[in-house]
Amino acid sequence: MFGSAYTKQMPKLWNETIDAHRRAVRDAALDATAALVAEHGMLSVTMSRIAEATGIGRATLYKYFPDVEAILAAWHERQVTEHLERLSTARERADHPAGRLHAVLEAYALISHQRHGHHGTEPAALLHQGRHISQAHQQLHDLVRDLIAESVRHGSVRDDVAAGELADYCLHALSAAGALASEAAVRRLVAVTLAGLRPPAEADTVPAAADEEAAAAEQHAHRHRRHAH
Amino acid sequence: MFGSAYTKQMPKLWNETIDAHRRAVRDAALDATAALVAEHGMLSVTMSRIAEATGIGRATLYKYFPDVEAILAAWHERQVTEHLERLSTARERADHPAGRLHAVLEAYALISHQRHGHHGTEPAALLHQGRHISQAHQQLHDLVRDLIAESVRHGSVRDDVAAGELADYCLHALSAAGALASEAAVRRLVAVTLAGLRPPAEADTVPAAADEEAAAAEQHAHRHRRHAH
DNA sequence: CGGCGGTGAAGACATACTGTCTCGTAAAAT
DNA sequence: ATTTTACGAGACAGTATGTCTTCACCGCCG
Repeated sequence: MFGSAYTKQMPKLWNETIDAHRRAVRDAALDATAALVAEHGMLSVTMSRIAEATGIGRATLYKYFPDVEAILAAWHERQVTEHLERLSTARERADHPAGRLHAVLEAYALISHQRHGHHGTEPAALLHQGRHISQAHQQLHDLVRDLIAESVRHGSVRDDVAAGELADYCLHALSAAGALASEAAVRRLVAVTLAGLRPPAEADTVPAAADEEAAAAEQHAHRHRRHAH
Repeated sequence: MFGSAYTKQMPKLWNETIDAHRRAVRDAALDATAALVAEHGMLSVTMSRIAEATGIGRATLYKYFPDVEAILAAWHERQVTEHLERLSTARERADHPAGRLHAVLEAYALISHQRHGHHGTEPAALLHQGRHISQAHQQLHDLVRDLIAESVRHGSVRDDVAAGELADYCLHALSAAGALASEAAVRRLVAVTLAGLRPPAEADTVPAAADEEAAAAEQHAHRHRRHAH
């Protein structure tokens, strides 16, 4: 029956398949959480408020997420995944390695920049002990790392530092875009960051990291540890 | 009297001045908070636990801090202030501008690196809406900015980007040291970051930021907006 | 020398959040 | 049409929160 008491609270509740419904509720909860974080900060976000803002019962929310931390983590994961898609499309727009790298880094910087308007929300810090790197963030790191490795083979990026370390450097440096005022400033930041990647003059080359050390520095890399040199 | 019931719970309670006592309790609470954050993460840190870990009554803790957020903010402030002192001393160890800049940046990177072992705790994100920049962090930014401006005048750092923006770039980029494995990797990161600061080849120069725009980009700078160019 | 204000610490209380359990109800299967 | 399955909401004990009131200790002054 369509006019039941439930369809009023949650539009098109059972119309689609159950799994789709669960997904919809989950996303709604994540949206509500984002709004609450934006409004009152992270520490005051509570299961009760999220359930209320989502329009579902509090106990129901516990069927989707075990606690607030899980919700924040899921929200963060969704954010990063969206970013990842935007970066992947940005990568396709250029064809030569340097252009791809530039496009991806600029896209990332612009994302960080416009996230600033939404208030500085970097929940990476409060995930329990900052343990496991959020999976999507790992993919993001790998994306940049591979792009850098490509440019290294092409010769447009220094080869005296492991690509994984350079990816960390890029992502952190570009996160500074969140504090910047204008888009032009963001582009300057990208230029500066890219300047750090360029092959240095012979005198400035880093003491050529020993191979085992460079391998160890690839902290997250569980796979291919092929790095030229 | 000295043998009173209180002197057992809180050694040298009234021996020194009251203000010193308050300061001691405050610091003890901050230490306890740091330990709890390290142990159970940030979200599970509560006024009750802090009070218990500090060894004082819960209501007493409310006389020192209004809520958990204030405690975390105070703790973060104390941390950054300590770092600031270490950077200030590091600055004195070199005499020419480039050496000072290198020393300070490396010191900052090493601090970020060893903080990693203590677990990634970057509470800047959860301060209410991420509003006012923690004062000490502002001083840290100014320290680096002035050092960069000095090197710009000396010619060893690019002058096509405002010093304030470069300082943001440096601090964010070096925060990547927290994810690095070895000290050697940290030194490589410093080298890469410094490479981004060096005057670029003419072709790579950024489109020469318009003056008003560069001034606006100095988001926090309330004072001297003199920048050569 | 002994009572007197000042200050800090701790117990008490009403309220809100948490986590779990049980029950009602709608959709789907037989 | 009845049974099965799963979702949603209210209920309940335990805990955190924020405030108020009370108690103990210090220095002061009569």
